[in-house]
Amino acid sequence: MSKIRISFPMPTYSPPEIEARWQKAWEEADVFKARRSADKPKYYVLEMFPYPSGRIHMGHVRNYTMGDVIARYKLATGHNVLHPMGWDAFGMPAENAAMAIGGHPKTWTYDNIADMRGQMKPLGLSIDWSREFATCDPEYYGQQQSLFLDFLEAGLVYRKNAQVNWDPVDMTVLANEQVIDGKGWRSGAEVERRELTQWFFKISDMAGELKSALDGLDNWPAKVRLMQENWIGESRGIDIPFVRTDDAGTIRCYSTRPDTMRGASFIAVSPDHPVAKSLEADNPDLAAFIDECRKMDTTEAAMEKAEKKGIDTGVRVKHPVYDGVELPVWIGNFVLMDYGTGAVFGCPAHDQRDLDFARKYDLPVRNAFHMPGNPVEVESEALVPAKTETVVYIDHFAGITETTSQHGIDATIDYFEAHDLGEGQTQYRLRDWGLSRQRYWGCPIPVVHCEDCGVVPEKKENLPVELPDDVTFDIPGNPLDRHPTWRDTPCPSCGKPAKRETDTMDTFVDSSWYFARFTAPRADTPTNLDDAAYWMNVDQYIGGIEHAILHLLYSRFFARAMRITGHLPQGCEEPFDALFTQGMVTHEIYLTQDDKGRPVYHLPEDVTDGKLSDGTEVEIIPSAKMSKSKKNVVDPLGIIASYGADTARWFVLSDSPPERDVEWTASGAEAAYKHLTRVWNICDRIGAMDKEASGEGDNDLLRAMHKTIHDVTLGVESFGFNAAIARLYGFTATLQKSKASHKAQREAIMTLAQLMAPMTPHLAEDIWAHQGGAGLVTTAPWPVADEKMLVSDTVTLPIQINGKRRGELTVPADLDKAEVEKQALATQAVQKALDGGSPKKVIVVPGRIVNVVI
RNA sequence: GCGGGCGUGAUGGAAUGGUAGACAUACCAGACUUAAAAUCUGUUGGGGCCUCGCCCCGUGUGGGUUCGAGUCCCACCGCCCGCACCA
Repeated sequence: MSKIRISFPMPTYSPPEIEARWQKAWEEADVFKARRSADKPKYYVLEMFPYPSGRIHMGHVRNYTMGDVIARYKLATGHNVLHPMGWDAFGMPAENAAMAIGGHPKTWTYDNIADMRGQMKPLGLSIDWSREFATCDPEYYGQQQSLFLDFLEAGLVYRKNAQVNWDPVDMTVLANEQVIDGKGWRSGAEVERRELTQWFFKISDMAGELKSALDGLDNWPAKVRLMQENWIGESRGIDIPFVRTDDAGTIRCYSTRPDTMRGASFIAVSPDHPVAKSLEADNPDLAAFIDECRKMDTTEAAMEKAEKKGIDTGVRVKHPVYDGVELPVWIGNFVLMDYGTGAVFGCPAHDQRDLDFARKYDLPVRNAFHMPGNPVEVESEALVPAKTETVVYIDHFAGITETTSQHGIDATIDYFEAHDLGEGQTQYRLRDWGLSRQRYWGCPIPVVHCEDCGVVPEKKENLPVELPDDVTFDIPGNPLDRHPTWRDTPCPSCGKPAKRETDTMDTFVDSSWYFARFTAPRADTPTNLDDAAYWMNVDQYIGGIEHAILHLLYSRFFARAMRITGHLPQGCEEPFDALFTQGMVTHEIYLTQDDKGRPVYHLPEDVTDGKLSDGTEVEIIPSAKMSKSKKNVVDPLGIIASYGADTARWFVLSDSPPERDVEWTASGAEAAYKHLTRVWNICDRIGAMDKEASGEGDNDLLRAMHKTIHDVTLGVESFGFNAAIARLYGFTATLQKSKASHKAQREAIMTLAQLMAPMTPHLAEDIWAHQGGAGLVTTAPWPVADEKMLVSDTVTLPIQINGKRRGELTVPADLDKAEVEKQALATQAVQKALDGGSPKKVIVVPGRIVNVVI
């Protein structure tokens, strides 16, 4: 007999409808506007703001979703939340686009911002959009110019000569990124180094303070603190003036290992050292070598990797302690002018680089010490023991013999100071921050160059110094240089014709204080002290690990500089109380080759089961960061269109710990969607239950619920979003199978909605409304776990024998140690293993484990 | 080259020094269906044996500390991030 099935029009989970509805509801209730009030604590959560490339990508979705979870959780736990968004809008890509496709960087940038804002809004982020700004808004960069002038007055900015990459064909300055294998990316010409006068922030003056203050940043990842510490690079050493034999003064060398002075066999100076420069004119060989050095990449990585080369200058210096010993002065391509004094002494026996150099150029190798009981001379491998190891110094001038290198260094510094041969010094690796950029699309540096008055700050009432709109990018170089009506201006001091500075600021300047501007984005001063005092510091900052050093260090410097110049109140020197560095979103790469064997990449949406639509098999390359060039990108808009924002949000949080990379997979997204549908269906089922229905297992369900509240709360507070989601999966399964009463199930589904709300806010609102919850789930108070519901009466302990699990034992949770031991020893597994003997030792960790050692 | 990080089933991953593999994917099996999809249920690290119970091996490799190591220490291998003008 055939059954007749009537198909009811089952309501289904419909994200487009739900998400639009609740976004509108939030907007109408204006729930995300940051408000100040005395009755609640404040919470400032910030994600590193995006560069307006024009398209949001999954990395953005992950970053902003994490911040949103925190922001929504803090809102639910009774905080006044500040969660703003802006645009890091200056930079090279806008100029590149103008060169490549025409148009104007300004139009390109603002169009991109409009596009990206439109792409971001469907994510349902709890952002206070009323505070939005872009760093290319004159209202923003004008305030930045004002900060610059105050820094200048406070002596925090100065000018000095520094090198840039110069493309001799395009006649333009290149960024490191634009130098490919030593050649300009457009022209292909050999890049040269060129010296320009540029502006610098005196960040090195604060090196010691920036280093020591790292200790207080307890809520920063230890690895970021360590990276910053190493970057700042504090070292204790000595500045030694080596006297030239030609009576032409001294060459000062900085060394952290003066204890190896016995083994000194040469001096190496930077190609940019004054000694090198002074000899260049009369010595063609030196000039040729220095010229070759100037063609090297300016990046530190390239310098370090390059073959170590040098040339003897012919100059000799006297050894500071050994009378009659002379050392040759070489120019070394590996010596940095920016670090120390731009000159070092080489001790080949105790430094591998110096040893390689000495062997190459046949310079003497002489030990300053050897290891106790092993007095061998260095041959092909330098002897570099840890500074804490004891070594035996060879006829050391300060009279030290068998001691640690660390003590040897200190004793040598004391000896040099006592004999007036040098001065102990604490040096930092950190260099001053060069902020001048020879580009158009950046914040103009607000100074004027006057023939009579020199460098004159622009008057504050003339700010902002706005970028002119009538510029073209048909030829390389900075359009500001060839814009007479903008460039020519009266001197602010004497009024005579003068010229504006045409360099603009590094975009890192823009991002070094935007977090402070968000506290009063429309103020007619850079900040409003009252608002800054209320909202600062950023309680939780979230962004990529790639910013671990520069951006964060520059921001820490800026906060101090703004404090000094009165733009931030005291206590804001460390602007980010807590930092979280999240991982990337990755995807597999699909590759085929064209008929010439060249690689052809394919978009994920064009690949099904490892094949293209025409059946061609693709090679699958393991996951890597999503990038346009590899085509391994998934467009968030496409995902939102097919599954909804909640699915995208849920997935980017679910699969990996937030600090690690997450691989985007179609099946993972599908699973997230299925799960949300399941939750929606459970809600629907409970809604259809008889309100008076009784059931079984109410207490079990509620216990599970309280455990889930506890675990999810902990997960959200500790950035364990993936773990929190695993708990939510578990609780959903429990609820799905539950036969409990309507009352208990309704409580469970409403709590589930609340716990899911930070991650999937639209679905949560819909469930909340469906079950007749009051108001919005977004503003409902966060559920609190009942401690009484969390404790259980018994506990099951694994029993190990010699560290290997051999059984288990269930005992009352409060049973004392001795009794646990007694019961454990009585178990079959232990009895069998003991075989009539007695254990050597029994370890009982209450509530955790029993280990019997036999 | 230097600094930092990571490495666990077929896959993403879980695990305050205390039961390795939670949760999810994939696969396989079952239920429902004429069928498929959807949904639901269950199995799945490898090997072995006196096969419904137990044993051995197992967290990149090799050492070490510990009653006990994925976790701590040392060395090595591989991958990722940063290296100061990419943002």
